[in-house]
Amino acid sequence: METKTAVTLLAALAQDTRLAIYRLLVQQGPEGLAVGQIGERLAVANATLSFHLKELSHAGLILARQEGRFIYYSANYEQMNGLLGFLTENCCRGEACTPASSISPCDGACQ
Amino acid sequence: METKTAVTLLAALAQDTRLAIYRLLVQQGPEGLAVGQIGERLAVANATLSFHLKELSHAGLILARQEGRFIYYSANYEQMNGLLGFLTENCCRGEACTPASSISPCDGACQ
DNA sequence: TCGTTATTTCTATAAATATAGAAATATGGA
DNA sequence: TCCATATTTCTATATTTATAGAAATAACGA
Repeated sequence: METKTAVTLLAALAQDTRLAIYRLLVQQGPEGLAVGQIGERLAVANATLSFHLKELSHAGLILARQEGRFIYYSANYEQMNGLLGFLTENCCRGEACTPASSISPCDGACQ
Repeated sequence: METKTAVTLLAALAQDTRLAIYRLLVQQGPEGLAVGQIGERLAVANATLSFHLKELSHAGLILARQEGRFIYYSANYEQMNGLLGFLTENCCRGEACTPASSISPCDGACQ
């Protein structure tokens, strides 16, 4: 991953409303939620929500899927995992490090 | 981790210069680097560097340690791992997910 | 087609952030 | 103490970003 991409992803997540949207979608799984549902749950105005969804979507952190009149957004687990890898890349000059045990990111392939 | 904290951490990393500083320190391991060395390596002006180090430091992403006239900064691996955990929390409503294999963040305890 | 609902774009305003020159502060050595 | 070096704070300027009302667009059902 390029630095520029990573900055875009981080900036997309570094905002209250967008982080809330993203986490809601992560928890929702691959099905995602329609724009209206997101707005209701998080109490965000239409225009504001649309603005933030575009940011997240441009960054590739969420994916859009049209179903009739509704647009469903869902988390893009791949993109997040790429970011996590980038942030911890080449840790400690390649010397052996104890892996941090508590973390096991998901790839969104729910069973 | 609170949402507010996560936003602060993400915002701290969501900037070219700061991301470069942070990654440089992650790669440097627990010893870290003095401010002057960081500035040299990344070609950043004094005032600018100081500004960004403060941001990262306030967020708790890096740690400062005085040694004589020098101040060494090093990555705070714990804080990063907390953030990674927060971002993937409660993935897919607790349904079983395939863990993403490629990621194994480090805790900074180099051997 | 027309009306209804879902979502986005337009627009303006308010607020936060990055940058670096110059001055100030701290530390250690002579 | 005085000097040299390391780092931070002060200051001003330029840029980016968040917000939401209102209007526009899109999709469906009657």
